[in-house]
Amino acid sequence: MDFLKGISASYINAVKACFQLEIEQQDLSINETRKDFNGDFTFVIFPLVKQLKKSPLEIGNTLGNWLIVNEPKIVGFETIQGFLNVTLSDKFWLDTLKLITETLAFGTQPANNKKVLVEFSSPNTNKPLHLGHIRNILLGWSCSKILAANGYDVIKTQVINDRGIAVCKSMLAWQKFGNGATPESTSVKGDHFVGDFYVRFETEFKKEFELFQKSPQGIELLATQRKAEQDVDIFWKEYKNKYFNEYSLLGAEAKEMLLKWESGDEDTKSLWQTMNAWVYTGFNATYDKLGVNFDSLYYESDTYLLGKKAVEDGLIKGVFYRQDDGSVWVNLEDVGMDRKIVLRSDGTSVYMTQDIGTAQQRYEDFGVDKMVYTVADEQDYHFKVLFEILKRLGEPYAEGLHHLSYGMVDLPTGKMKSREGTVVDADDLVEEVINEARNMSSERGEITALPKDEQEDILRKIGMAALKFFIIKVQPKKRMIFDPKESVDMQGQTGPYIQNAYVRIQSIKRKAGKDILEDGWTMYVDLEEPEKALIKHLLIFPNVVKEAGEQYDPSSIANFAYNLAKAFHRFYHDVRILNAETEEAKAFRSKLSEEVGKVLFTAFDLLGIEMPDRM
RNA sequence: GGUUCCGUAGCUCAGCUGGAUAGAGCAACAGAUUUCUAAUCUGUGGGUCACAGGUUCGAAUCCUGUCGGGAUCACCA
Repeated sequence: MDFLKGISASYINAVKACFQLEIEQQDLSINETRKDFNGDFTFVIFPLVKQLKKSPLEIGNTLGNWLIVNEPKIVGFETIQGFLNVTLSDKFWLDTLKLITETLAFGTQPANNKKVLVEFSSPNTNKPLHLGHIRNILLGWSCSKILAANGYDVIKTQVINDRGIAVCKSMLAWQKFGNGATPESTSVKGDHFVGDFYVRFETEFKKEFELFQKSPQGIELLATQRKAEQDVDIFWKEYKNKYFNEYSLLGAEAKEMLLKWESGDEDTKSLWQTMNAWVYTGFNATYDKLGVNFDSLYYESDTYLLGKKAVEDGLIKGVFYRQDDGSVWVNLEDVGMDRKIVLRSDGTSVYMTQDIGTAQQRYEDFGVDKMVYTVADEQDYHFKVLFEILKRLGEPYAEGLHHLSYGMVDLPTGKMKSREGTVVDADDLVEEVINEARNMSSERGEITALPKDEQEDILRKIGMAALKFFIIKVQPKKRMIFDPKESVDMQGQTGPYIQNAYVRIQSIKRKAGKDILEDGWTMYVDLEEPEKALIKHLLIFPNVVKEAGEQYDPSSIANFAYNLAKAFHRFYHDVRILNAETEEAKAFRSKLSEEVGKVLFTAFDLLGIEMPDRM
């Protein structure tokens, strides 16, 4: 199904026939011919120059002449410097388009009988989702889709961090200041409701801490503990954690609540369940708006004790070692990492232990070949260590582990900081982009005749496309700057621009009716440049999907979709489709448009973006 | 400090398994519609691809170093 391979094969044959030289597929380079030269594809012949000791021009012309005579699909060539530009026949383009139309689910691969588990989102239950989560969720979701398109059986999952001191903080704040309020009684979305109590805790704690700083005890502490030259504010900032653990009343209460939770205290558990249920209702509403879902869920409250058995096994295998104080470690210095603790001296586990156990649990649950973790790049080192440990433990899936690492999202004003209230809330953002779509749409009036709910559905699709495309078009590993103003742009390199290409195609399909000859297009001759350009784009789609899967990189699909849409808009502008010069041209262009529409739809689906039929 | 990622136009980003004169979008300016959706198209201006070496016929792309920015280096998660 690799169309480019056919062309490459011709070249390989030519080299063999003309120069008795065997070259491999991988060491020949074929590119699309740059637009300022004649031709469709370009072979670079410099690599042959050295071996053959002939001039590039001579080699190019020899190969070109051979190709014209022996390869019917090649009808012209031109050698410029070390480049052989070949022109392909109309028949080649028509055949290519025919093959594309006949290929079921063009661009995707058949099932490969391999299972991959993709983890993404994985929020904490003490705060609502924000912009950072959105990048994570879009990447994870898109990656799942892309892997599925590459033949994998994909299981989408997340581990919900539903326990720990942070969760206890919001519980405690609700207990102390909530007066029995609920999301229902206040009409506040559940996750925001709970998040507000987390913030309330932090506010109260801050007050308490400030009072402490002014108390005799605090003054003495500052006098005795502060290092010379140290800024007073910085001293307290650094002391905050210690204060929380050793002096704070609120801190003590929160910690006590955590202990109660861990010992299974019924009242605590019941409050915890109630509040988490509120959060999940809120999260699910956000997931719905983002158009994502999960096949399985892991809760940290179930997994946080996992991994201890793995540590036992690892000790026996010699992967880990026990220190005199009883703590267990792994030494990874031989591969350039350091020593990491996997079990504390009191026998409790750390994050790493939990992750080892969870990985094993997932393998037991699903028997996967691969696992993808969508987690921000601040945890690069953690995953390097985790994967190395799992490898040493001899886990069967160890070679299939991948950390889908992505850079943080910054605002034009700098980093998002919850303390400074600059965190962009996911729900607010979604609402904002849809409102912007509404504004843009009202200026145009294209959809005003539709029923209200249909209009809303379209506006939702347009707004979400703007937001999602803006985020997903950036390579995951790159840190990105999120400018809210730009994210709602709907012109140029944006989601709505691509949707617009699709919508134009749907409009043509509606108007075309049935008077188009079904196979008339195969008789079309003398293809126009924009038509060839479209077929060229279509034909690389399967490679783009494959590559995106191998690289875990949705941004390449986003760029492809943009380029295809751009080529279509150009085509649409340059040639008449339904009013074409001939019936053959009309049939051909309709067919071509339809295929472009299908590919745009598929590409956007792989990105988790919906297409409207009108806009 | 060690490790690691990033640095391309005023701004946001492509291009990175080495190939021709480094591309888009935004912003600015000038145009295009009696005709399939103008959320479109065409054009103009805008570059020391952070810097310096190296490898190569050829480097934004690979290697080394320097500078700048981020992350990370807990018996935290």
